[in-house]
Amino acid sequence: MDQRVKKKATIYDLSLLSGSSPSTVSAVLNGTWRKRRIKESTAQTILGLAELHQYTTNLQARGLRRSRSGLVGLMLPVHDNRYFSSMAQTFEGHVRSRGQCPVVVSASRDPEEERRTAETLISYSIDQLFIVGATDPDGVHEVCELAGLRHINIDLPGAKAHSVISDNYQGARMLTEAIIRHFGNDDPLRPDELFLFGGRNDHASRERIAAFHATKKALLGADPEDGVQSSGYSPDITLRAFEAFYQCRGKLPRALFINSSINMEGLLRFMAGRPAEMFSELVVGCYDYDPFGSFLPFPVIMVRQNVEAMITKAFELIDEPPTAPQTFLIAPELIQPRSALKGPLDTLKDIE
Amino acid sequence: MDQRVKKKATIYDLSLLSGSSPSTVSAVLNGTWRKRRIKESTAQTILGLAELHQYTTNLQARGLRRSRSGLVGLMLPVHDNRYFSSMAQTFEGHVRSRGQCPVVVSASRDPEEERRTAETLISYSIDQLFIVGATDPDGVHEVCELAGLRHINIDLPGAKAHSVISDNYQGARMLTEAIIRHFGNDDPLRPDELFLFGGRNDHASRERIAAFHATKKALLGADPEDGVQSSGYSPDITLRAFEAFYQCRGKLPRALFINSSINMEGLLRFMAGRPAEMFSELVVGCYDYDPFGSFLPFPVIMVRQNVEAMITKAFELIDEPPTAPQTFLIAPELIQPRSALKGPLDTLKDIE
DNA sequence: TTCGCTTGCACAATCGATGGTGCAGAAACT
DNA sequence: AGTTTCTGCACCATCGATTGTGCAAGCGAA
Repeated sequence: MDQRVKKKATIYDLSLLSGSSPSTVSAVLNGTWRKRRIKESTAQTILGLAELHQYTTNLQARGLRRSRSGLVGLMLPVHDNRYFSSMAQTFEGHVRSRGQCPVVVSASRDPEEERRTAETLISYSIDQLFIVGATDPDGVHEVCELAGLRHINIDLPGAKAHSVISDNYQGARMLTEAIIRHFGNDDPLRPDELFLFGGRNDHASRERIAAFHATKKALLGADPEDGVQSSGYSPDITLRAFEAFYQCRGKLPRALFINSSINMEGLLRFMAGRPAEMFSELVVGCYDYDPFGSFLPFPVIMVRQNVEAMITKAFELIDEPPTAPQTFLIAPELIQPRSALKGPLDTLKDIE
Repeated sequence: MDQRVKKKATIYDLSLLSGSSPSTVSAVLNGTWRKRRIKESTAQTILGLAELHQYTTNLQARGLRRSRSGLVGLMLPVHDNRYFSSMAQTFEGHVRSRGQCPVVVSASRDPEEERRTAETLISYSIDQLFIVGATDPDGVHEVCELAGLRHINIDLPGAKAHSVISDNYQGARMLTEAIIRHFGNDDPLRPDELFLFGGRNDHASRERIAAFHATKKALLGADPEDGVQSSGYSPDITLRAFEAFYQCRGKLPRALFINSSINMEGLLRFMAGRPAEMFSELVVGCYDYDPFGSFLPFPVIMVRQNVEAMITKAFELIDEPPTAPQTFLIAPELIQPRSALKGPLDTLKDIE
């Protein structure tokens, strides 16, 4: 009866089969049939046929007509990173629970690519866009605004749309303090023994660096000028920064504040091939949480940004009527070394 | 002139503005105008207007008409994992270089969810579907087949469509051998000191377990029955497996073969709160690569699956005319402890 | 019987782009 | 001059679903 690869059934097919008009079929299938005063029995007939013929709505057609698609976009800088991938995981859960379809794409921290990506998604009439860690949030905003697309910034703030970000200042303060206190009073850390690696000229880095400076000054009394080694969000640049530092001073600092797990990978690259003992006295604070990172052979104090809270807040905001752009801070959490925390995966059904 | 949030320009708008018919405008904008013998000058006029009015194609409309969308789907088990997220990263690069739009979604290793997700994507008329690590590849196949959607399995094979997977047997053989050889001849490993944790009844686990057994037998002469502790792909179940083991024997084995980085997180959870010294003699082999995992305080030998090669091969196959389903093995790579390898991110422009 | 209200549905326009077909006018050829 | 060929484009149906509107039949009340 059913041949292979037959065309998918449409409302017109069901219309013929049921003897009802396409509009009736449509109403029945999209749930608006009570409002349209369709008889219960008619609806049942059609639903039965739909089941029988495995009808599924052509969402492109619906999207075209309604000029929205049921797709909700998440634009990440990159996938390949625990912070962003847990963002994706959490986002998916939220979107699905709202009966929509998540679409996750990355834009490589390239302003041009960010705008192009937004434009593409808009061409598919996505309903909302969550912009994570964008290099140029306001550029993306422009694109969204023109298309009347609801959007919100996460992780890095923009001036023209609501933003939900980690409280970078407080987080970095906690982290710096924890690093310093880790040394105790026997052999306290000196100001010139704590360096920050990573980060660039974005809001998050600026806040973290400011907190780093302030906390060092407050707790250690001083803060040399050269305590910060910017190295972007690239493992390789960070590696080179470490190499340069090492070259220059013959050793690493006793303590490091590392701006993100991506920069932390730069440290790993520096470690590779060098003897483990070289790092046995090191104390590291990393502004990001990675379970494996937490168990390195030296103490790694980490900051976990509250992804769940950020996403939740973002969903609240994006549905609200627009008001003047505001930035909402979400408190991150300090994670002691050797901690294996639950993540978004743990809410999935455990499967043996 | 341009008001905010004005409707997007359509080919009909440009048609009026240019004095050409909508079909001419359409042809010019989608590049088929030479084939349709449109005069160069007409084309230029329209292109100019399009630029001026910031025309962008409504891809839902195009998709409806052409019954494909330009979207290419990647279905992952989960995002929050370096193996799968690097898959996503690599996939994106390939799709974009083909001028299409990547769509990455996860389906939680739930066969039901996998089919539903595929169906949703099909409703959007995606052009191709890459099915990664599916629990029920053939169930997804059924759905795709009915819709005439090109698809391919990656990481876990199906019987009804081409599959590109890691050579799990060889990888596990290499890994087991490396673990055993790591102990050298002074204090060689005994068969009852090497256990496998993780995995379930999927193709990859079965192959790895088979290779584990065979290699143990070949190199150590024997292989006790209880050497394998299945614990699915869940950190928590793996944690419980370690706890049970520890409870029962009072210690961990000297050496562990861990089936995936997700199971490895179960080991981390076991480690948390327990003294580091407990693990100082441990040697671990992990079938997955994670840069941070490679630098844990004990030797961790890892296997890196060749994501780039798998994706590349998958793209080759998916474009070919269909033949009888075949499974293609991609050789993975053994990674020595303390290795920080380059990943897909390194091909991005380094940004300071 | 007639008016008016409800019930239950059909009709048709519409979303925006595509592509097969047809046709007028110019150019080329006999 | 008459016929064929080419150019350059317009026309229109189409993809599948949605939704505002209209209207016949049925029913109760006056």
